[in-house]
Amino acid sequence: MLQQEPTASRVTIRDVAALAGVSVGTASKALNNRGQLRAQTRARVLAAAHQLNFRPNTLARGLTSGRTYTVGLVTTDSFGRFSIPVMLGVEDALGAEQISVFLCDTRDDPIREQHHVRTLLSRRVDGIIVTGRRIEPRLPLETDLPVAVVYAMTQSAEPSNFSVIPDDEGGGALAARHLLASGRLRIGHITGPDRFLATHRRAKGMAGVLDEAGLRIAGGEMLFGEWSEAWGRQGADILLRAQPDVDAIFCGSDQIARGVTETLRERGCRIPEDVAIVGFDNWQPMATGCRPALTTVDPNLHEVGRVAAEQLLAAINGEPTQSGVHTVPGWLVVRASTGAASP
Amino acid sequence: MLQQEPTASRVTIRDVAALAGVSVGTASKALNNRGQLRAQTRARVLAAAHQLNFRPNTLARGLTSGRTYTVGLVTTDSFGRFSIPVMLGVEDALGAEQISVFLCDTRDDPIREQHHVRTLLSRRVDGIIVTGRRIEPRLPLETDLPVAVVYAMTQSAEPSNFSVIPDDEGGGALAARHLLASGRLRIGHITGPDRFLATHRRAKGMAGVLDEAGLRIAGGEMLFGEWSEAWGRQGADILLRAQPDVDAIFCGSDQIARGVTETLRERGCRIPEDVAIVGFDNWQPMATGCRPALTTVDPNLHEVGRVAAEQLLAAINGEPTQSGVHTVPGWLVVRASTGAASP
DNA sequence: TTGAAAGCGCTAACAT
DNA sequence: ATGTTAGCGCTTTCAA
Repeated sequence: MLQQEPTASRVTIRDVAALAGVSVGTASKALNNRGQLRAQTRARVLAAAHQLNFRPNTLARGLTSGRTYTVGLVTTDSFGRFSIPVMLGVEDALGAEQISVFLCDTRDDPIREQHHVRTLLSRRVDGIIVTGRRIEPRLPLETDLPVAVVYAMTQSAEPSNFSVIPDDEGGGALAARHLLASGRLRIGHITGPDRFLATHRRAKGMAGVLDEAGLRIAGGEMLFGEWSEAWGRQGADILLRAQPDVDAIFCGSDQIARGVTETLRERGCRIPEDVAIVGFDNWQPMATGCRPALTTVDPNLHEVGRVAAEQLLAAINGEPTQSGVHTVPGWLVVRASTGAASP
Repeated sequence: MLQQEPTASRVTIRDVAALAGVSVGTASKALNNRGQLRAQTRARVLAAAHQLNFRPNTLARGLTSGRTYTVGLVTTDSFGRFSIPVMLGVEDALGAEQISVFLCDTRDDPIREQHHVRTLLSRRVDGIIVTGRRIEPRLPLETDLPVAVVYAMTQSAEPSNFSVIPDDEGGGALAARHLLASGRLRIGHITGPDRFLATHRRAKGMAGVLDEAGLRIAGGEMLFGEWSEAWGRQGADILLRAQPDVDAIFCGSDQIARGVTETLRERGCRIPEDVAIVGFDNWQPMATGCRPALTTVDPNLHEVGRVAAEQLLAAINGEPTQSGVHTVPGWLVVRASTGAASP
């Protein structure tokens, strides 16, 4: 057993001051590098603090300063696949500022959300980040909240709020351009449900590129379905029937792409020789488990979280606050399903 | 716009007391349901608080009470696939007690971990939960910490600490018994790396059941490899070569099972008619995307988190504190890959 | 039944 | 350069 001060955390600045033989005020200045102190005094205080294993009580500090250096992260996604990269981005941006994050999972329940927000206010967080798993506009938190609020991977229906979402349209365009660049001319689209905003934006991005190139969608229409492998398999059947000579398929998600791939392989299509496939999400286990490994659009969710957090920090620091919806561009991860060397 | 007190959160108990025409002390008693007050006075205070949209400052409260009703959640898993269900379980248990959770992601870096622990101590958390993605014993947090600490989905190398991990051995046994019960006699095992504790425990659970039944492992030996689909495919090839008449395969993870399934299908094996498959993890998208849907062991990580949090609460409340490693039993999710009706 | 006062740990303005 | 004091928002004796 190491010799340590057992009640380490109950040590107060008074103990430190006493040990150093100075007043509490002096100790405070020494510890915070403020005021005019003799270097020797400062050193004595620091030594005492170290010896006692002193940890300043952040609560007490927050009481006076009015700032707590905490923010609340309210997620409707139960820390799912989409909110996690966002959270990591948030943590990156906030960690550098010594800000701690309160986790609040609403499980999509407005009552729980309300409750969490109240709790966060009681804890005097400096700001709140709201995250979700869809980009559909959502009701904002109560208005007139006495703290800064930003939305990430979801958007507030209130335009004066600041929201950050991935650039789905741009992602769709990236995918389409990549397929064109690799010489494909009969490109189909198998994607998620009609009712999702993301679905339409991705489709729109793709359609814009095809239009510019003077091409029409393979199979005659975009195929809307579900975010599942099963739909991917089924969609591929439909598309192959409508246009057997299709030479590329842009899929609305990696899961769909996975299903599409399976059906193609079973039908004897070679990927990417006969048909190239692009997915969306860059969901690692899905994309790399695929045979061949899947080229896919990475929506850069980490950056979505980072940008949101940066904006929150700006607001907290009283800088002029932006509003509206900010989109973060994604990038294309090229793998074997479009002909690159398999990584 | 709703008429609301704009500076809602800056309202202090003094404002409430003033509006109600009582002293601060009286207001405090009324708000906390303590002391002897006339019902009417109490009501007046509550009304004032409501009117002003008063939110008690938890920091100030914590200063006096010594408790903050916060705990730190230190994860080495970057909120990954394994720590998330654990976190949800933790949240369930703590949320009921009005405890808020600080999220700390260490990214497997001891320096970051150290830093986070210091910060948590400064914030005077009531306790700390350490989570991970492997059950391998790990170095405990510094000893002599002035707060309660429990480990979940990871275990402390220090036996006097309290750790909660899933029952991998029991899970392996569940899988094997299920296969035996459905009449399989030539059962193989394709699993993860040799160096993982979980790998060996799962294998041991299976081996125990086979022994009892007087059976030997199909293919002559358990096949250790990686936690990937690619290994699953490869492992299936190896196993089929060693024992072509294998009639069941227990896989160390759902990803492996997925790869195994693909190879079997390509080789013309029918699942489950010719070969039954059981996975491990119950990773929904993997298990249900599989064809046929995968029977798998659910390690009940949610419960792992819940139990850890309950124990932490007990320790915080000064109840006698347990030590040692606690295992949480999993359960079998039966799907089509072992012959049940596909869900 | 209510009010006044002290104190939680720390910071900051003022005094020495 | 250092000490003293007041106060952050709240709870909790102790008096009245």
